[in-house]
Amino acid sequence: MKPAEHPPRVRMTPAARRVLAAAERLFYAHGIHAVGVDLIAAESGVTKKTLYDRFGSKEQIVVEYLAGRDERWRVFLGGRLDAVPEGEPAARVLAVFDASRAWAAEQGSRGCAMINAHAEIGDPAHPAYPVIAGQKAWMLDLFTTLAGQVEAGDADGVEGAERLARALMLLHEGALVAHGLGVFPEPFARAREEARRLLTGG
Amino acid sequence: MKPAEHPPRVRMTPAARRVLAAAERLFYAHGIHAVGVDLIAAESGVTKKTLYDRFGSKEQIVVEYLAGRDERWRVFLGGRLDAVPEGEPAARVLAVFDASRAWAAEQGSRGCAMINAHAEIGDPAHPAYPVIAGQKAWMLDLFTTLAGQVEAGDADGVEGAERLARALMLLHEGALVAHGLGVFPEPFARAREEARRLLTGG
DNA sequence: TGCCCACTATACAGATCGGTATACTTTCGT
DNA sequence: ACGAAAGTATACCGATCTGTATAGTGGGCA
Repeated sequence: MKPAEHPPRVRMTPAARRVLAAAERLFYAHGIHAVGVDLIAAESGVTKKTLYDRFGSKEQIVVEYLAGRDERWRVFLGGRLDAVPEGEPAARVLAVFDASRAWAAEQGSRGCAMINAHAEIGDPAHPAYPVIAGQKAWMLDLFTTLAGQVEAGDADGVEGAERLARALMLLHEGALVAHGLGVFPEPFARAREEARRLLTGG
Repeated sequence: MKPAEHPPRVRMTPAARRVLAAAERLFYAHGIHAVGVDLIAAESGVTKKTLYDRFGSKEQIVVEYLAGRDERWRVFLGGRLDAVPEGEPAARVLAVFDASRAWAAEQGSRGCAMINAHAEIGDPAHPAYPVIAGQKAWMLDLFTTLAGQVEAGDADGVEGAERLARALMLLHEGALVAHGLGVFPEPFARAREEARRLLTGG
């Protein structure tokens, strides 16, 4: 469960930081294809020359956008998990849903950036694809680890833990899209409650 | 629970049908922003003049694409539900998940077109937005109706039915994205199993 | 016959796309 | 004092974007 670092493909000069900050805001708000490099350059107060000197291509900006968001989320979630005692894995599972609710509340209502990016990109050969798939795999791994601790010593063993982990994953992803689409209010609270039932009932 | 018709904004001539068929295939495979009208015209063997004579704008093609897909899904699901006796609401709930699995299997692995479109569009003022939100609201209504029949006569009553419906919705949406992202195999089967537990255990 | 309709063919408009080129300035470490 | 790094300003490239204009073809119908 390492912090998912990646080689520093980009020299993060002050201008590059402004470019990335503007790109993150614009990409998340309007989508990746809908935002051009000219707009990113204008919004960040940087010339296109500088932008391309730092990032080389728009694709690379997209990769940095998603990788940065991924890492911020892992740090955010890690902090929330560390606040729960290690001996209470069930409480840590619930803390994941609480963290998602808090994260979503401060990020706005455009949903999960990875899901959105995946919808736009599609092509598995795109350099941003591993970042997207990586975060989801990491989340499933996290649920699997926690579920293994919850079910430790139970009769059903590993199969039960994997089943529980996937059920938690479904609830969590479902809450992400329900939040983005505004299907019903407080989806993370609902998902958390269903997760609690899974944990106590099984 | 009506079939969600909409006024015929477009005269569906043979050429228009070919345009829409090509647009559906291209939009779903590559995303909406990534596909231009020139490509749609070329792939459908129709001139841009004819395309604009029929649809007026790309936006309208997008609306027809999503509305058509929405209706096909409702018809498909309706057929599956009709195959289950009305007196067995729990079995009908499970039939929804079975239908989604079958639908996804024949549509490919690019996930839910509504979720993907929402990720690209974002702006609630877009004319396609009501179609997207409408399908999700319709699905929640469906689950709510079925949950009400399942819980009929129970002590918890309407609140319990709404809670169950939202839990089913979370599992279903979660399975949709898990399928699209390929997080783990057979997400619809997993979601169905968890739904069954919710139905029998509560 | 004459008209409407669906459609083809081609060209173009204006804007924006991702990306590059030239020339100059500022800042900073040695 | 000097050079490298990082930046600005501006102009440009070919391609593609949504959308429009002009002109013409073929069939069905009154």
